[in-house]
Amino acid sequence: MTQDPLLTGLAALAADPPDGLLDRIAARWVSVPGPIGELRVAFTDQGVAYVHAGDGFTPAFRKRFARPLLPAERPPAGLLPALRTGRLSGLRLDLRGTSDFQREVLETVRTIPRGEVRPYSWIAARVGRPKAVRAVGTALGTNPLPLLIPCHRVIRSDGVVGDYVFGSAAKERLLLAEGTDLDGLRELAGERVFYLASDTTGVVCFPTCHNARRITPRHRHGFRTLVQAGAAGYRPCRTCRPAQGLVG
DNA sequence: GGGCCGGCTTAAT
DNA sequence: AATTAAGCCGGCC
Repeated sequence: MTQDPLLTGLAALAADPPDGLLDRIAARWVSVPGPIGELRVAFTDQGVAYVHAGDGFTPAFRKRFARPLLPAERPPAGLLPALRTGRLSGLRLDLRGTSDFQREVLETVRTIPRGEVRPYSWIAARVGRPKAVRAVGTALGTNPLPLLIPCHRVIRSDGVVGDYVFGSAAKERLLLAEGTDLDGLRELAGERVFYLASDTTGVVCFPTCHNARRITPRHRHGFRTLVQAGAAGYRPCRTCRPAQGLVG
């Protein structure tokens, strides 16, 4: 029997796969409770990669990620609190497999505070493609991490909540649960008001911006467009940044 | 005010 | 590899 160093080396490799190698190529999954029912969540050594509700989790994951999938003992640290509170606090997200455009869109969406909403057109402007409004919708339609990346906080500029991976009814429920004033928003939309301004601060906001919510009714002025608000002497809020392509 | 195009990214062919 | 059609939208008739 020979002692070819190459063969013994190979045998060692076969017998002793380096620790963590499996984790690098395979994804793990868990089933966890979420705000709209049971969720399947897949994660890698890089972070959470996929959130799925309803049937067809495994085929959907395989089609999308083409990677082995194994059950995990426990959810990654921070996942449950993130789903409960909406705060990721250190939870790693694995966004490999998304395009540059989609990643920019998703990163922008992450900045929308709980209880607030922004239009699709605002996202488009923020990522530097003001005309790619519909493409933003497409990008959100394939958001691999719904709930964790709050694409339910992106609504249509006419005030309608719009579509959602888990259905617009779920979108509405999520927003209400977060304390978003959808009724107020609809009422304003009915009057063609999409921006609120304060004549004490001289600032215009999106209606759900926390600054807008503090405006005393007597000092509040509604506008249909930013241009009109600008003409009336208001400058865009630095917190909710309604301006984008226009005056900064 | 409900449709109809326009514009943009991506998945599929 | 090039082309096409579809998709969580907007804004103008």
